[in-house]
Amino acid sequence: MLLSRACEYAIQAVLYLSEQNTKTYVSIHEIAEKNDIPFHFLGKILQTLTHKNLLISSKGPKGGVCLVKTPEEITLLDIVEAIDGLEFLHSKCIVGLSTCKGKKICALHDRWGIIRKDIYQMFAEKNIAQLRGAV
Amino acid sequence: MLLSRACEYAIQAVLYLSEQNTKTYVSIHEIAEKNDIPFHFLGKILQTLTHKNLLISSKGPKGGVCLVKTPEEITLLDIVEAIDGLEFLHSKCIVGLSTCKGKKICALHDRWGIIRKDIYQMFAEKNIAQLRGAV
DNA sequence: TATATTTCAGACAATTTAGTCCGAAATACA
DNA sequence: TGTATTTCGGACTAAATTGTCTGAAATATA
Repeated sequence: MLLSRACEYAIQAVLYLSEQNTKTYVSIHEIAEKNDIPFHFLGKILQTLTHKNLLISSKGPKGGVCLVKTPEEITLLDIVEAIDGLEFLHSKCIVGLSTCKGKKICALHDRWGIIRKDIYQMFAEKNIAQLRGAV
Repeated sequence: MLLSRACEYAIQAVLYLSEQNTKTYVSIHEIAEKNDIPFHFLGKILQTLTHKNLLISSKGPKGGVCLVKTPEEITLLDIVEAIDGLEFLHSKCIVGLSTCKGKKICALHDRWGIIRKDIYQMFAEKNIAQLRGAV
């Protein structure tokens, strides 16, 4: 798959957060349960998102996580970058040919480059509000 | 990455085979060495390709593998299908949303569908001769 | 202050992918 | 026929990803 499982979960979690009252923290337990994501695994993933300053977290009763920015301001690329990184969108040869560089690029290179750019733009242009369907 | 390591190796091996004299078997050892692929791992991969009737193999001295079809007749899709399968090109939701189906598809779905089709066609339309640069 | 709740942090287990090893079977050829 | 060479097949190890467990730290509230 294009995105790791962890990255899919991260996007689902942020999407869920964007659908809740933004004034209060939402517990990781609730997010995990409502989205059918393993609780402890999600804990780790959201920890990463807080470290990357996409979320704020609070411990204790009434604690949980909430979004730092509005759903409109968070692109899918932000989340993909935070969890998977963007290496898979770099210009490596898609079939791993060591000879594929400079003037000797392979027959797929340019075409794959266009598709790769399409994927990048898809993630960069879509924000969480759009994914939610609230435009 | 889009393709598994094994799939990349398979494509590189078939490409190398297409560049050799097609009348004789080429040893897996030679293919591995010239393409910097782990020998035993490549053995397993090419075994799969012979099972899927993309290669013929022969044991013993002067043994090895050779292509069943001409380079023009072998598409990259043939190899990808044999090694990785085509599941990753199916129409699952790219962010794993369980709600993404029927009339409630997510905001990425159609766009990703177009890209997925592009990827499919890229593999389906390019054959090994073209990848070799011999057109 | 005491307690229950929640995230944090690190160690651990399970699964998948990647890669290795070895012996058996087949084959070319002396 | 005997031997060296090569693929075949299965068991094994290594590394990455996915998922689990436990206990510490922080915090709301009684």
